[in-house]
Amino acid sequence: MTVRTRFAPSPTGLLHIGGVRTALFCWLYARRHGGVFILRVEDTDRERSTPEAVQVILDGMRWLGLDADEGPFYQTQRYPRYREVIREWLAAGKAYHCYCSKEELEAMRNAQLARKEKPRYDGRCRSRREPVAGVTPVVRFKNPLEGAVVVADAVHGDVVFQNSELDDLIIERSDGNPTYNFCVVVDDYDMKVTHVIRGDDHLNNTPRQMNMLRAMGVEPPVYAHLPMILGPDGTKLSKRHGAVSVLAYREEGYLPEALLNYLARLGWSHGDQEIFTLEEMTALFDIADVNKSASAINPDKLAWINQQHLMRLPPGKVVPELRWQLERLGVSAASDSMLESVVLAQRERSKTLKEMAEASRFFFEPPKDYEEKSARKHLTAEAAPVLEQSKAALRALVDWNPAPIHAAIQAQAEAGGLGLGKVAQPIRVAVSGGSVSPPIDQTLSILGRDETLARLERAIAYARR
RNA sequence: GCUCCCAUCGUCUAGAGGCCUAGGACACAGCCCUCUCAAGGCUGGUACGAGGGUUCGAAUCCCUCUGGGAGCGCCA
Repeated sequence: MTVRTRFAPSPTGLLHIGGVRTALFCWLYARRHGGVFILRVEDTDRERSTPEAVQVILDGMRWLGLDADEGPFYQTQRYPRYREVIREWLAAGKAYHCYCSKEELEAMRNAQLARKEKPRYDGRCRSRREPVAGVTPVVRFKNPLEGAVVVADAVHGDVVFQNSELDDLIIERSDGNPTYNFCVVVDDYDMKVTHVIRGDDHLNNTPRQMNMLRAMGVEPPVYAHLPMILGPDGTKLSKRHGAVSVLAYREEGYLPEALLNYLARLGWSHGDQEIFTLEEMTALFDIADVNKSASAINPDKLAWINQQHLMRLPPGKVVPELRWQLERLGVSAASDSMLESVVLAQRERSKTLKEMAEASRFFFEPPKDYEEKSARKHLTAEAAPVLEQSKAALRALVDWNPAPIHAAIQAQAEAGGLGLGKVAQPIRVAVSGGSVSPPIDQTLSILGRDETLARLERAIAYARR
């Protein structure tokens, strides 16, 4: 039997990190077993679902490379099917009309709470024969009254629920629309889902869904309930920390590979390994290695993983993202080959592509002004002759490459009886505007001879002013 | 309130009764390397929530407590 998993977000908010981790595990599991990954949009809440939110989900999934084999399916387009099942259940006595008013339900709930009981519907309409005039009923599922449901969860093990704890849930509202738990059941059934991998918060819904699946005449799929992801402070994800659209991570300069790697390591592990390519994760992923406890996001570690990927990926792979970041800074991009050199020079000193772009501006446009502290220290009257001589030596170079550039600067230092830093730092400030850049030979090599000489000229004038 | 889930360094985790005076990673501190910043290398501190069992032996199994979380909607 081929494995079929599904990711079923509801487009009522943002596709955030928690959702992405769920999607990733579904995707990995399907890929690992040569199965099918389904995307299903659960938009039955017509009040809160928006087309924009749907688009964010689609864009996010695309950016991450979590491609679906089937879908996206939309629940709102499946209403005829849901009605059909409800009619069948009504006819078969698996469901019934309930005419209780909201006030009546409210009173029931309050009474139960007062008795320190769990609030739940008492099934009083189960035996009602006649419609109540003037009331449009809802439809409720007849949950078994006795016995227990065992959820054989792939991460938690067996979890037992007594049917006496469950009640007859509403499957069709009085406005005729089906409800979430019911739609999920019909969809998972129709789409032949074999593995339901979703957040922990659904564990309590599972026995109801299993009862309904059995009412449809099938044995439920395998369930795997993933632990929650928390904010850095260990509390629930909120807008203030982490609960932002995945696309915000792109803007912050994270690679999809890195974000996915980081998310996979939240709740899943493979020995001591920290860095995984997507291929490695696909080959190694197993639900048996998923742990049960919630975990907090650690932005520092995400940044570290991002840099590890920046350093390992072929530079050509990161060029498009760097170009995108530079464009966001209003810097018009250069050739791919130059950008590749920039990636190579900058990647071990950049946690994110955003940082890399900011630190690389000077390669594409002269510094507007020198960083004050650096200029005061390195663009001094004493430095002027050093810059002057360096400029002459560089102008005379036949081969404009890191090795000869390095040799020329080294020679300047020795001739003046100076440390390399006394020569390199003024040059660095002259070309980059600040005191931090990749090694000076690499920097000048990328910048090009003409641009280097022009910037030295300007800096010499500044030092002598 | 009721039901269910969870519990190893600050954080992410390894650990399926002896390999654990608890390993790795991020972060932090120090040192090395060094033209800046990094990257890299080395060193260091910090954890099995508490109490009871079971066992020759428990981070690992059982119970209780404590602490955290989820669900209990004509939301998903």
